[in-house]
Amino acid sequence: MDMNNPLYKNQGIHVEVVVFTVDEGKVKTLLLQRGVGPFLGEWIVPGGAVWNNESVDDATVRELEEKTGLENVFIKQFYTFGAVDRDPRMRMVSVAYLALIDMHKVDLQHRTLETMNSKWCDIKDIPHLAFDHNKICDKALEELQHYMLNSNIAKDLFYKQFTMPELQKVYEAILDKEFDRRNFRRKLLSLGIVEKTGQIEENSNHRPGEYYRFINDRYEEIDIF
Amino acid sequence: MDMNNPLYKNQGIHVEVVVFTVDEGKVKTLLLQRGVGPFLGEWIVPGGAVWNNESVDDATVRELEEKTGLENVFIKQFYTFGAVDRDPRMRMVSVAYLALIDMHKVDLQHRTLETMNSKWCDIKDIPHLAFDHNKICDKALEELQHYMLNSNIAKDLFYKQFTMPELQKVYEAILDKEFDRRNFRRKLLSLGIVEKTGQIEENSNHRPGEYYRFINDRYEEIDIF
DNA sequence: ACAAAAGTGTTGTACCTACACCCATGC
DNA sequence: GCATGGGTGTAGGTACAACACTTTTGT
Repeated sequence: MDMNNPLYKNQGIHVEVVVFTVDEGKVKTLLLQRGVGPFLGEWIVPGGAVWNNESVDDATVRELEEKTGLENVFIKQFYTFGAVDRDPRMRMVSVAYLALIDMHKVDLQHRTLETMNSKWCDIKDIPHLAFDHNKICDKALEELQHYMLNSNIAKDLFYKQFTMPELQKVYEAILDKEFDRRNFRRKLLSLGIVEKTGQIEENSNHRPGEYYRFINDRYEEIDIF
Repeated sequence: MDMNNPLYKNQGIHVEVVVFTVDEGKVKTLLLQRGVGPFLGEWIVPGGAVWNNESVDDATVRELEEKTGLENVFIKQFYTFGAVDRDPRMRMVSVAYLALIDMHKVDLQHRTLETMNSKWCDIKDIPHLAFDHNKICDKALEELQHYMLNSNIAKDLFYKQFTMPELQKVYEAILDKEFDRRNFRRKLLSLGIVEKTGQIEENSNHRPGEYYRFINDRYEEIDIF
């Protein structure tokens, strides 16, 4: 391998994180507005360059913290984008990750030297994004749906506890599909992935729901539906 | 983004392909012996540098052809490896792909400037490999098992047609699990992914089996088990 | 009392599992 | 005929889907 061969010189590695949340029955993703060129002022998903002294996973955690203030978030690598001209500055691959979080963990006032505004954007209304970030978002949603069916990835969507109807709305929003209340409850309980906390919902104008939590705090693969 | 920042200068992009086959009930993977340093003489999976004038997908197809002679093979990207010191030459990420083929498509006499011998190695006897290729192999097998459950990826394992018992042995080998003959047949037929060719096995020393083929020649996701 | 939404129970159906039995070939 | 393994049918059980009913709160 000739390290100076122009065929494979000047290559760069980026990471991108598609951050999802569910807000009032709608799936939203976190977008940032670029504060530098190229594509100044256009919207992107959080991300940035991988440093030589950190793994790609670690770079993703660092970039997420830098660009959004998010910490201790579960991230899942889902695809690597490697088209030739996807970045005008140089040959660049982007290793893409996704995360699913409680929207209140994000401070939308967070600013950096490279970004201006932040916003949650309904996945059905995503504008034109810089680079190939529209492709990245589309693929991320597709993968998120798989993870919802085959893992406990929803665990990070709630601060602590939630009611069964709340959990169901999250599944319905992300999978774009409705479930029968009674069968949904039975399914999740029989799988042993959620348990009662013993507490009861307050301030509802109807019968309050019982609170649940995910039993396993770690990510695990398990067939839900 | 400062293009000369030493924090993210001199990065490289590789692709690796874990090629699987099934031979007499055993899952095997294609290994090559390095003909150049570093790790001269050690075993690796096929792969190499991504050129700046080709996408990562295209690079994988090209490398597979160069290193093994394989053409027209379905490849599936499954993970990107990005630890800091995984390549002693420079900071390198490897986008990893897997393929599942008929073993007779490979000419083990194929040689290149960078490789010496080729061999099919039982996945239960994989030796120490150079770089982090053991990790890549392990993850590839794990992913292959998922694809066997959720897609028609097995379609490329046979030249053209196969009997139901032959197909079953492939599933059993890869998933390391046994199936009931009658239920297996019923399942694959009811899913509509295989069909009779009308031809019958010859030269068997028992009742000959009927030949089948995959209906869809393209990769498709479908729940098998 | 009524509305709204949470929680529990039941029943039919479809699918999967575990079998018994028959068929076609070589020796 | 016998051994070997391929092809077909059927009964029992499990799990899911589609329901009706009851409970708890606010107004």
